[in-house]
Amino acid sequence: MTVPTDRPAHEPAPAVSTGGDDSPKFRYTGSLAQEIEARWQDRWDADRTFEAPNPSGPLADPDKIAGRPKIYVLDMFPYPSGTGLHVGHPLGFIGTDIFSRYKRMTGHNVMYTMGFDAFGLPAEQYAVQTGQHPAITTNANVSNYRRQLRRLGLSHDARRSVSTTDPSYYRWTQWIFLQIFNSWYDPDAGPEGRARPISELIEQYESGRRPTADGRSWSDLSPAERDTTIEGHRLAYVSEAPVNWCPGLGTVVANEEVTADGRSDRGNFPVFKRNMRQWMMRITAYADRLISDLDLLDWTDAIKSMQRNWIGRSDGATVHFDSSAGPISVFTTRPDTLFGVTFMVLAPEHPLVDALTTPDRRKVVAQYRHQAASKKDIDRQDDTREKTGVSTGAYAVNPVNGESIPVWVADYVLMGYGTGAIMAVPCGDQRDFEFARLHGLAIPPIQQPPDRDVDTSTWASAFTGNAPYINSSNGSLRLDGIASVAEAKRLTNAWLEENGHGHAAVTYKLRDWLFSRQRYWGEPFPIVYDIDGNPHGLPDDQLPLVLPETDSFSPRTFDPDDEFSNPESPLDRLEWWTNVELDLGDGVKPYRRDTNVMPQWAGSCWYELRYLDPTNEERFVDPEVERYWMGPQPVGHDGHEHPGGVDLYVGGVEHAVLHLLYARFWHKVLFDLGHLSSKEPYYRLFNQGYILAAAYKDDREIYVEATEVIERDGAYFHDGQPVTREWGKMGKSLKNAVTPDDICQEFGADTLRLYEMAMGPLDASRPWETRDVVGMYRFLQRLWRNMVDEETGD
RNA sequence: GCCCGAGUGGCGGAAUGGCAGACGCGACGGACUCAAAAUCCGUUGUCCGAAAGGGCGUGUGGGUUCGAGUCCCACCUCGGGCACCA
Repeated sequence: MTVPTDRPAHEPAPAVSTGGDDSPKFRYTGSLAQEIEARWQDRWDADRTFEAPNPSGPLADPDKIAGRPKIYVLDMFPYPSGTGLHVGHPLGFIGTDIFSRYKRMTGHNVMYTMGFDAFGLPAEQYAVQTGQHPAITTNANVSNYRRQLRRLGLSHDARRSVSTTDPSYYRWTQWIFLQIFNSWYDPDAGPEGRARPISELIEQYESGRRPTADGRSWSDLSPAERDTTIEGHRLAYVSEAPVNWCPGLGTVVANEEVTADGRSDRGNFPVFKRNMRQWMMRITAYADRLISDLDLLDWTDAIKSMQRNWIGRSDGATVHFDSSAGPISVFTTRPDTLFGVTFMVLAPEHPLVDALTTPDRRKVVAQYRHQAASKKDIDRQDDTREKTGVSTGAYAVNPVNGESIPVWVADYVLMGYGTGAIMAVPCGDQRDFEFARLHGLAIPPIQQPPDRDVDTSTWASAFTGNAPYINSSNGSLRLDGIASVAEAKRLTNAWLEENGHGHAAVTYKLRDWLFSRQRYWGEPFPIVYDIDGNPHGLPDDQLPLVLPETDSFSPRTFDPDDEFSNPESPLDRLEWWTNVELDLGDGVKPYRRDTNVMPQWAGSCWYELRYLDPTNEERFVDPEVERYWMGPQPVGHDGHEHPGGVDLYVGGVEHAVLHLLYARFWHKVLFDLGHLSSKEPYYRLFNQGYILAAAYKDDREIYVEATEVIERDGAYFHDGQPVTREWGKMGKSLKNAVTPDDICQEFGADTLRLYEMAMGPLDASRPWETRDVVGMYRFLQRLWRNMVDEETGD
């Protein structure tokens, strides 16, 4: 609340009312409210009311810290889009502002500010549309956002505001990238492993404490071999791998940015899997810690389960089946069902298919593979479809019983998960069950379910529960009679290991993070390539590597369906910038710069740290300052370990597996390397709801401007034509945005703030009704009237 | 199919296990006004009743309790996430 209860004594009461010619002169009107609000905002600035002192460094004020508990309140920072804020954006901001003010009034030192996530596709697309350089439009948009946010009376410490596009900010984004580039994951360091400097890996190889792949000594390897070995360990690395190529955007995008139906999260263009040489981040090294440390966080179960789902850990075993083309490896979560295996299935793209297929089956298999290849992923993933497949004519040997089993090819097995091959247990897996029924394959039972006949021809589905095993023993592995799946798995895994047929194994759905983009408006990679093509990080004193000036910032985009087009980075066109001569410590040599830029997410992976120490030119954040604001606490909210981090983080649920996963990953790397005291960036997460608004479509299914729609007798009309109403997230695309400027103009910011808070609980989505806003305005008028005479102003 | 979350007036919603529907919108009636807007006052869950008053009411069916919107069990509906993941 920004209604002053004790007006500054030296200032006269306002004397303006625009509520109408004959309305009382001192009524609380929109214009009076704005005047009061502006005056207080100026005073807060002058008095530096909301500046939060640090324990040390340029923003230090130790006297003000003494004896006060600290709290760090953070909003997810916005993209400064060209259309400005609408009333949906500040919902969370108003909530955090009220909370911050409350904490300040109860004696806390409150860290609370706001920055701008200004790199990335939206800013660039807006610039392309308007033909202006993104730096110009971004700066204009940021100023506009600042103006709009200030008008809302948010109690930010303005000194701490940052924009990710500022070279003094992205200098450190580049520095952190180089930290990651110059690190490797040592799984043997500590109980769960940790990142360590790459120099320590080299030292291990040089000293012989770590053996090379083929056992030769490090000094016997050629320089190229050593490079390859080291590159294979870096946490940021270039690799040729299947990536998501989006011709419509002209760039590759991360898995997390591809929707379930195989289109780009942004722009909704088709995305194609292609092998390309791109920058990756080894987030998979952190998969287990990203799962287990969720237990330390005060987040909702919904978000935690979305992250767990995305990481997708499965515990099971790798099993090798002998075949004419050599061993076929499969991953299974149910090694205990090996005795029920009656066939194997390979993905159509599996590399062994050619070698396995018998001459008489070649034509059929080739046909099937061709068919599968022409299908979009989306079609292949429709699980209501019949399970097609063809036999290769080849056989493999089941290691537990020596049985010869047919090898099939079917597109319900995906190359991108596990090994791209499965062992099929039709009695214990519904997909295998359906496939066996359809293709007349045997379904022998290996468990005796309590409520079923042992004859599987009477079964309607596979059985997946706990039940005593039958037909499941050989000379050295005896599962018969055991009733526990967990126990049977354990015995089987041990048997596989002892007999060299496999071993316990874990797989993840999570893939390494595709980190490069072929766009202009992003952080340039602080990387140069030597004449042999080896990447080198730039030394600290050459940072920031400033994004080069050019008029030619438009990305090269393609026909969205042109799968075979190739990405072209805008930076590639700038010969003057890409070809350089540098001294990286071994004399001046020619190099070529990396021409990719980092993804939108890079800047938001660490901004909460820069708020703490925004002017530090020596480090991205001072360790003492970080420990003060974000350090771990002895005990967390439920008596468990408290990993440190932001005390309250408020934002939308849409970042559940994007920003929140990436930021946790970067934070953990920086923690491992000793730069941070906190294990996690965000201790408590609160997801605010969305503000929904009515959107209207005409008979061509095109949205019409919602403000121009009129209601008559329960029906809706635009320009005299009937339109249909639906509810959706407020925004430009549904043409239903309401700007806070208009509401502030008519009623004042306090009315808007009260209305947004009175609409319902902060975590619920709620429909915006401009018509209802007047209720809170009347409330404030009533409040005002109780203290100020409307006629006299006393 | 699996995992979350939610069901209360015409609408948004409020209620540490203790008077259900606060507050707001809308609607209806009134004041002010030549009139309208703005503002103010009153009524407004539903049924019976002229009124006083009474019956019924928090998705459905059970249960715990002196007492349930709230706790437990089963179900229904809606919203969100994941999904041929081996």
